[in-house]
Amino acid sequence: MMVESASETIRSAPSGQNGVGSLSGQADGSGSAGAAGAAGGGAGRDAAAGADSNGEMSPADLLHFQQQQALQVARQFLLQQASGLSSPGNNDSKQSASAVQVPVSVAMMSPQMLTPQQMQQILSPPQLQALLQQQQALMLQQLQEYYKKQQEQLHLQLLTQQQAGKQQPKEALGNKQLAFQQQLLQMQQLQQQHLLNLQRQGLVSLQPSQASGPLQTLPQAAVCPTDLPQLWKGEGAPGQPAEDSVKQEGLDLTGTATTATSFAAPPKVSPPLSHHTLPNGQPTVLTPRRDSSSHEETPGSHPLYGHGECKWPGCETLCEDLGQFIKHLNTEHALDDRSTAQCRVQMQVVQQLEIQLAKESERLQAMMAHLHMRPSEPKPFSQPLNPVSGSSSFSKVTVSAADSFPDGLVHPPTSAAAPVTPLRPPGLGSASLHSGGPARRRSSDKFCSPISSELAQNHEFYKNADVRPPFTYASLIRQAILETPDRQLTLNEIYNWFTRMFAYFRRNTATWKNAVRHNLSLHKCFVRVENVKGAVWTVDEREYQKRRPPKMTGSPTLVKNMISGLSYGALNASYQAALAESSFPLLNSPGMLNPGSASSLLPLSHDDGGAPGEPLPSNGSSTPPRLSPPQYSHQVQVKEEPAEAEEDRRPGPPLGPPNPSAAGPAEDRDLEEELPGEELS
DNA sequence: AGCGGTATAAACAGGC
DNA sequence: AGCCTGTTTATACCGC
Repeated sequence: MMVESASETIRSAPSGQNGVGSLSGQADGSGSAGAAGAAGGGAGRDAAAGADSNGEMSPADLLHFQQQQALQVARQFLLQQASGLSSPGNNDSKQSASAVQVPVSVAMMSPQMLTPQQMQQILSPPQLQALLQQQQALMLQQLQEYYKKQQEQLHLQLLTQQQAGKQQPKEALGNKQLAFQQQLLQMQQLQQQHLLNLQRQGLVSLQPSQASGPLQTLPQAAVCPTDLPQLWKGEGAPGQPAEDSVKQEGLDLTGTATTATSFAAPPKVSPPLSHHTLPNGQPTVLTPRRDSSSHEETPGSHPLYGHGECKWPGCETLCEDLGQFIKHLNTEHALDDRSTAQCRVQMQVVQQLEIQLAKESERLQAMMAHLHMRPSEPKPFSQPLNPVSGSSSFSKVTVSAADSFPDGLVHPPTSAAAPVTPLRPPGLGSASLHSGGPARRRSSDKFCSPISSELAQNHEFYKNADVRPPFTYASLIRQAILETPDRQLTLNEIYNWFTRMFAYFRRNTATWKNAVRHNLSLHKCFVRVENVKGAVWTVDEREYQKRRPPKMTGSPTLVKNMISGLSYGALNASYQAALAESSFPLLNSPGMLNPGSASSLLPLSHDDGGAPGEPLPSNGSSTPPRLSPPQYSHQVQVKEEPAEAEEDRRPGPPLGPPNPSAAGPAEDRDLEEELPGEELS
């Protein structure tokens, strides 16, 4: 039963969301229940969900789902790394490396248990970033290693095959091998297609160049990383079908070969010796160049064999020695449907990781680039228009320059932390975030992250990922308005900003638009100004600031904990500094970071504050002058009719062109202009 | 438990 | 009439 609400909402909104939601929800588990339950009022929502379920997933949903999957996998992966990996025996190369890299803090958090959201809340941005970064590095590393191993295995197979060939009827082998190869080929193709699709849809924005980077190295990872299997225990890695399957033809792995660049090289490999014979380092045989140090040491030496047991996904059979293991491999994991299926799954896992990796890498690059030369972003307000002067007449309400500053784009000096920035993608949490449908808590808003910096950093992410941004509507609206040169936007422009900036808002339009309107009307901080062209919305910073303090003050401790909680030394420091600079609101709270900064911040608030008197118009903002305001005053003038006044001030241009994003300084435009309006909804 | 902030849904009104 | 824009009201969650 769709509820009445459904009428409008459903058609647009729910569909996507739910589809995804349900999926992701499962992943998280926790969230789903909440969402569903929440429905109390949200009958509509539920209904929507139902509606959705019936249908198939839209491409977008599918993508989303895949994304979620990838994230999920990544999370598990991380967990695995953090926690147990260290099992002695098998630490393949990667292990050593990876294990070491994973910070204790990470290990302690057991990612798996946390929903992305929780992770975000628990970890400070910097930490999150660091974590993600590490994760990324690990993934990359592991993938590379797996890749190598795979190659080795293939070689091994070839060798064994050669031998086997003598013993077994070639035909049989040939067939099997062919089948296997085809399978691999298909997988690879699939993988590539998938990637392409993602790219096309903008989900994965890898540029060829970038994509090539990571992907190339671990290209189509045709095969199974030993560890991965563990991730999703059930599945399997192709782990090379035992030697028996090994066939000579293997060479034509062409298909695979494509991926495995190095393949060619191997041939030279030692003769027919069966590797197995080699106790450990057999891979060594192949170990080509990059094997690098890493795994060589591993004694046992079969990617699928680690401390005495078979590492084939879902199989933990104990094998005393390599020989036994190999037998086991041949018998239990021969080339059959099951193994193939497992292999396929493994492929998927790898694929997802690759995609994610590519994506994260891209983001990282962008972020690094950005940090190194920040100039680009700040454009919009960074340079405050009119400093003090402005006070007087902006009928339109302009947010004082200062204000802009605050949330505006200032990017935290974090730059220091530059390297770190990369990921923090709220993304991780994505699944849970929107999964449940309307995510309820926009934590970050409360915590601290200055929306602007947060946005700047994860811009790409929000743009492409169907993840609900962790900000309140009010903060988003404000951001949208502040990003505009004139600090004013029409309702429609606000809508456009939302859709342009967040993939999440490309769906459920009826719902969030209603919310936007609701927020505009509800919050005193948003002032409507009549304009020639119609009406525009502006932000009354003073009002806006007014409402925030409580939060922070309320739980300064919380914030503090958050920050200090995990000792991430440097990171914290940088982050704090960043906070100090960028987020005033937060800082305002007394004890927080450093008073100094806070004070500096204050100004902002008052910009409006300036109006001690409270000219604040309209709404009864009988707002008492909250922050002692410095002297600047200027502020908003009014809400209703001020129209005229403003007009003069701002010549038509700004608004004029419906150009939503404000024509002028296209600051973020560069980011992505693509989506103009919201056709998507 | 109460309160404040926020989200969502929806009714309603005015304008185009 | 239909859509957009605004305003309001109601309800539910969440965190303090």
